[in-house]
Amino acid sequence: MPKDGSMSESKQKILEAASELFLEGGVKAMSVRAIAAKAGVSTIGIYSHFKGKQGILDALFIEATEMVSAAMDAGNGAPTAKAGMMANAEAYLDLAEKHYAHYRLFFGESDPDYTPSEEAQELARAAFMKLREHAAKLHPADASSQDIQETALTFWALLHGFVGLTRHMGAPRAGVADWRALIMRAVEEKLNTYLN
Amino acid sequence: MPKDGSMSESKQKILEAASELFLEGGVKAMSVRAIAAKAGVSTIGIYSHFKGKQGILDALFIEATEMVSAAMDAGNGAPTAKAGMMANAEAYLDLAEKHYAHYRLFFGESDPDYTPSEEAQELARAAFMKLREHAAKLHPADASSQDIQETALTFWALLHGFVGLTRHMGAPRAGVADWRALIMRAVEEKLNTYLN
DNA sequence: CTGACATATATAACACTGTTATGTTTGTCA
DNA sequence: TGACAAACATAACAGTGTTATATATGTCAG
Repeated sequence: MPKDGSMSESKQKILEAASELFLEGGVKAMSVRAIAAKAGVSTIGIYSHFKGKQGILDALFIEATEMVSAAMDAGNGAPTAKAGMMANAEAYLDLAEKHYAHYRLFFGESDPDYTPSEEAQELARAAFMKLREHAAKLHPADASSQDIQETALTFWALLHGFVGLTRHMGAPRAGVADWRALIMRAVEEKLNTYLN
Repeated sequence: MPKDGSMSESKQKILEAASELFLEGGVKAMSVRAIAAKAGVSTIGIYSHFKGKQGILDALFIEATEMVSAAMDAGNGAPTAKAGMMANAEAYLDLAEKHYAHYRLFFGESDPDYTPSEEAQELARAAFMKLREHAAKLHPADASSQDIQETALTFWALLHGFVGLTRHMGAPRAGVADWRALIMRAVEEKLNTYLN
């Protein structure tokens, strides 16, 4: 949520309304008329303050990016590299679960017409860099940049892939008692391959 | 593509037009007016033959499902279980690359308003079952159903996660020389954990 | 204080979307 | 041939994001 001091009252109201609608109903629930009505302003405010719908989506994308970034900070200060990354995984899965609309927006799965701004993209890259720093701790000090990157990408792929599958109608519903346990097992197993 | 004998000329023209537009520009390029114009009919045909836009998306979803299913058949007849699943992975990645719009539709990433029909969902489940049969070959004959399912899900999660990352603006562009090689290494490494 | 300019705002209109309504044409069958 | 169903063309509808037009408010220099 934005701070009061850096934003006019209208702008803030608009963004709050958009965030609430998004959280409740995803991008479908967030027409400019719905946002304006909920904020108690007319639609023109969305154009003057945010340059239109894309600007609203950018603001939400940045929120999503901050959430992902915070998840990548969850492992900070952990006693071991493995414990750090396990904490990152839990935080990431929590994020996906509690803020799925934001998660989907981050992965370009929300609105076929939305392309993140350059600023937004820069923040997404910074979030990946955080993950990469954690991954580096799994490797010896002289490990190649490529190896570290590959580790970070594989970790992320595993998490992201599972998040998608938990909601896919092709994946079995009845046979998976505990998705979280399954995912954490797979992640831990993967991390163990770096410790041997 | 549908067979001539089971479909009227109009219905076929409409579906061909839709497929072409979808392939070129994804769901955004596929308004009912664009489909009708390309097919040389009026929009009403989409309602009488397909019950509307959702019916078009269902037909395309079924195409996507058939593609995924075919990818899961790629490993049939391979000399080892590992070779079979490696072939499945290559076919799956080929599918995602060559038919990305179909792939996204299959994973619910195309159109926030689209929900697959029950028939379409059933086909998606059948595709997963094929993958599961390949995964079973990695395990001893007395392996539990749960273990086999977990293996299939992890394999799929890894592939799906990587497909998503290759297109994510947060993932490094310049640092990954060869995504395919990276993914296949990660998949092979995962498969190797079942062979020890 | 006033005028020029920028920003914010309300409302209407526009162009596009998927869908429904209305009427006509064509095909099937007793 | 008439009744009915399916297919079809076109117009109208209700919703979408956006732009156009006019008005109100805020800022700043002279």
